[in-house]
Amino acid sequence: MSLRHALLGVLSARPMNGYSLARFFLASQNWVWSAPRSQIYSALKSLEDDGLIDASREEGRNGLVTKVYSLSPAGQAELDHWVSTPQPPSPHRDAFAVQALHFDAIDPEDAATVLRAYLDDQRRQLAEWESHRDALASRSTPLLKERLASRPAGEHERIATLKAHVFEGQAMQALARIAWAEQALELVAAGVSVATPTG
Amino acid sequence: MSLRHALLGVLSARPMNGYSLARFFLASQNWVWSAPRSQIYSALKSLEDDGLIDASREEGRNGLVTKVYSLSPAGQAELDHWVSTPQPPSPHRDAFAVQALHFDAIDPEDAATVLRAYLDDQRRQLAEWESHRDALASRSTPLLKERLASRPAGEHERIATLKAHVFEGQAMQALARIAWAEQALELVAAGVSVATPTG
DNA sequence: ATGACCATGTAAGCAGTTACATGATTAC
DNA sequence: GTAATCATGTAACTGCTTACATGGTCAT
Repeated sequence: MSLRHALLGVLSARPMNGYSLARFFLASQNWVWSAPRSQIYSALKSLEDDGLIDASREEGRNGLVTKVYSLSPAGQAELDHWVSTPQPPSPHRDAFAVQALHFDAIDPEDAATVLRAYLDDQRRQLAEWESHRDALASRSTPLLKERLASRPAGEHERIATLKAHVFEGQAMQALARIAWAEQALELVAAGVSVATPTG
Repeated sequence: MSLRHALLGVLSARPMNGYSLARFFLASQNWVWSAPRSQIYSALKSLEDDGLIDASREEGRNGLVTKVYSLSPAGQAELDHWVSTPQPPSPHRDAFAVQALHFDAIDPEDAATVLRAYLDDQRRQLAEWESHRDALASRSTPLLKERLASRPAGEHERIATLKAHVFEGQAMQALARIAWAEQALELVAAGVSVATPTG
């Protein structure tokens, strides 16, 4: 159900077409929810059917006609209500942990290779999250600028701080995973008989 | 695709029926992958069709007939291969972060309520993961005992250490989320006009 | 004219959720 | 007898993935 609310959330900053929305959700981006374009378009249709967003055909900067969606009052109410309601914890699924649970059963060098690939991924993610955090803190992202434009100046600092802190949280989790993987690299190497020197 | 490998992983310790396997995957358990029973049963059927596990009708301790699955050589090979292969990072989806991104737009007391519920969940999870970590480190879980029984004694310490470390990693991530949520609680309260003293 | 990007979708299939159906055993 | 646990499934549905289809604009 969260894709719907994530879409409402982006639209609460400004009206947007499906393609632009999809950029926020493209896999391997520095965003907290990912989804392919096909899913965005059908979710938008269903949100429109439910009256949570309104569609209007407008021309983009090229005279090209696109479908622009904006949050309806009902959509804003639904978003606010959802954000204000504690959600039950979502089921836990950590594919990498499943893999790691069996590192004892394979060649330690293979385990090290898997761990190093994981470390690369996590370090890349960390960099993206830190950079997004900094961009929000300095209010330099286009979406945040548009959002702040409709809020009193006195609230700007608080809003930017809270939003930046969400990505600080993502970064903190990435740091925990990185620290863990570094320890794991030492552990998988620990029990290995030393290779015969070949060079 | 990971449920299949998670099932192969559990079966690599010992043969088991679907109901027992499902206990490892029940939501809100201290396990790294969750799935409902219905999904376990159909996944087992498909694994059997693919020749990765073998089924045999055996009688349980009550003379009651159950279907016991065991890992086939092909299943063991598939598991080892999957564990040894770096997987592409799975798409990121953090529903709570979507919620947190909009804490600036709602009543700070509602945001605090949501954060406290999250903190409760994470602290409960942390306790479960720490206890599972300790149980593995002291080799007191039934499954680990059976697993160690088929491995040379000299490897026992390394195996237990590596498995315990996976849950240490889960605990580290929970700690990061808890630390983040505690900071967030301070931040949401920060910009609030002080309530009139009422007691 | 070729490739990159803008823009909107459909279709098929797999993964995951929720509810239902059935029946035996064990503990109180 | 009644509730909890053991045990195996089916059915309907929603969410997510992957591939395909179409056509316009912009820069080289």
